[in-house]
Amino acid sequence: METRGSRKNKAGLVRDLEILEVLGSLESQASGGLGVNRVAELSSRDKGQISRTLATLFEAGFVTRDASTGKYRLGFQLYAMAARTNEYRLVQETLPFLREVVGLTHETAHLCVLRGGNVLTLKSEMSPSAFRGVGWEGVSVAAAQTSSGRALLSDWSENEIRSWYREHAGDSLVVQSEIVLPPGIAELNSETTRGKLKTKVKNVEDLLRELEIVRKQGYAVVDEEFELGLVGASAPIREATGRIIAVINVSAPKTRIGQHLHQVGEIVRRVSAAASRALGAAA
Amino acid sequence: METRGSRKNKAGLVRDLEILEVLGSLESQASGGLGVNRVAELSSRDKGQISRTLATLFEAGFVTRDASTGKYRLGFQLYAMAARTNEYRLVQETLPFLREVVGLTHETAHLCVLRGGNVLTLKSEMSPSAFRGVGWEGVSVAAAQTSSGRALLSDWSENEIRSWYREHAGDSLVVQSEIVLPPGIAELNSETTRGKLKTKVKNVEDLLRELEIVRKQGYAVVDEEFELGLVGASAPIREATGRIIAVINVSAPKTRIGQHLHQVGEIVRRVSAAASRALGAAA
DNA sequence: AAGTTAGTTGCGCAGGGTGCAACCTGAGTT
DNA sequence: AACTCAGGTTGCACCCTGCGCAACTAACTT
Repeated sequence: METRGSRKNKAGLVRDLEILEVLGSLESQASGGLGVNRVAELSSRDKGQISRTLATLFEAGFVTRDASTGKYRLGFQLYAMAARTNEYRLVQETLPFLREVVGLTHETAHLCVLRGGNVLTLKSEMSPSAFRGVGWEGVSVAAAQTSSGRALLSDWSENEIRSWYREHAGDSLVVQSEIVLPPGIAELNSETTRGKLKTKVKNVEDLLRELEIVRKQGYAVVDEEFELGLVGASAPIREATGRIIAVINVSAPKTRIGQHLHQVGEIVRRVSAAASRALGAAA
Repeated sequence: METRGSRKNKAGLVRDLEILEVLGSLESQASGGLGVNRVAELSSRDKGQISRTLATLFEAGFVTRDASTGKYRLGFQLYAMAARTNEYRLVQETLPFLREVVGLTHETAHLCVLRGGNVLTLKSEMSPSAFRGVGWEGVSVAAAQTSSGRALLSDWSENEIRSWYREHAGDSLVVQSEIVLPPGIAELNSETTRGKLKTKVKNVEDLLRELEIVRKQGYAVVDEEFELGLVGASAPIREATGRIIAVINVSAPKTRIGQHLHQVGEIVRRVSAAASRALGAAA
């Protein structure tokens, strides 16, 4: 009982999956892939084993090998399989609404879901006019500190929230370091900057109070709580049974939308409601 | 040397990856997931092992478990990792061009790449007005029988083509049965219908002849070679070095675009060229 | 030619994956 | 309530296979 997870893990498989995790890391992203030795270091395993395992993953298409450098990267098979996930379908069905938000706000909009104690961004849709920014797809961040997270939690009962918070407070108060952040974001969550954030939610009671507001106004906002200079608004998308399954979020520099944050919230709320109806939820 | 691949496969890992393959299969798609016993049958392994392995994959997020039925499906972690692949970036960068094709033709357009002997569809973008069809994302089909495949092969040398054909003719002449096909497509490739197809390319020489045409006109077309009633046109996208890395394809019922197939081809060729320039290829 | 870095391969040992069977749980059935 | 049956989990002994180590190859530097 010393760590999380059941005792009956298949240790070999866990180790092998960790390799994929490493190959998806920020370092791998930045340097265009990793060599056998580097992967061995990062996962503290023997390079011989890594060599063999990567060869197997390569044959299966889960990793690719750069023709010139010989470095390994995540492979197309992951992309092919992603198209068979529920998440992919959700993205397909809500994409028109994401685009609508982009059209109305001229800011980047995101589709996010809750996975454990974190918010996973499934899809970022940018304004065509915008400077080609970095997408947040696949990135997880602490749920309680973001508008997306609060909107996702907003229909849970108090008991559910409390037990969720108890279970995930530890890992959700820091940005998951094993998950890749786009360049330029990682350092924003370093020790030095984190102190300056206007963290509003420091415990369950704070969270419950915030959620009450979210429930009332139909959307959630954050103002430099998660990242300096960044504000955002999110509203929930519900499926046929009425449960919240995702949120649409707009995040932008405070200088750009700080003034009309609640107007943006209103837009997001309206479009999310339309998306919910498209998914079969009652109006 | 009797089969492909090195002798030093990590057998355990291969077996475990096969489980993911099974969970992505058509049957799994259709029935909303598979139970432990069914997976065990399909992969001819012991159900106890499957139970343990799925539990591990579940903890890692590679599979999800349906709350009500208890069935397993592919999980969000695959989606998150897919966002870190080169394929994902390619889709992001070429998406505007795909949409342009959709706007000009009012037909569904696809972005496809060559993987082994097959054409893998990375992204399908449908006309907003179109009846919500099934996407082809993640689906692989035999390369030589499709316009996409021929366009992808069109800049290879004769020797490259010959050795490619030798290596992949076996698996590329039939639709890969282990890969999921959208409902309604699978039976189109059954024994009975396959005989009726106007298969043009039966050997390397046929292929080389076709490729010569493709190279000249700048796009490839097929007319009921791959599926009855279906015609299509494809044109290559080149990266900075000039190599073909993907194609844009339009496929539609013969009754709808059969007459203007070459006009469509011309559109696809023009937009693909623009996409190539956006990726840094010389004009 | 010697040195350095990166990746692959051979080998003996034991950790961990395997098959089997028992067990658990819930949904029907009588 | 006892019985059955299907689907899933767990305990256990055996022995496969993944492990660490080290030797080897290959390309590049000095």
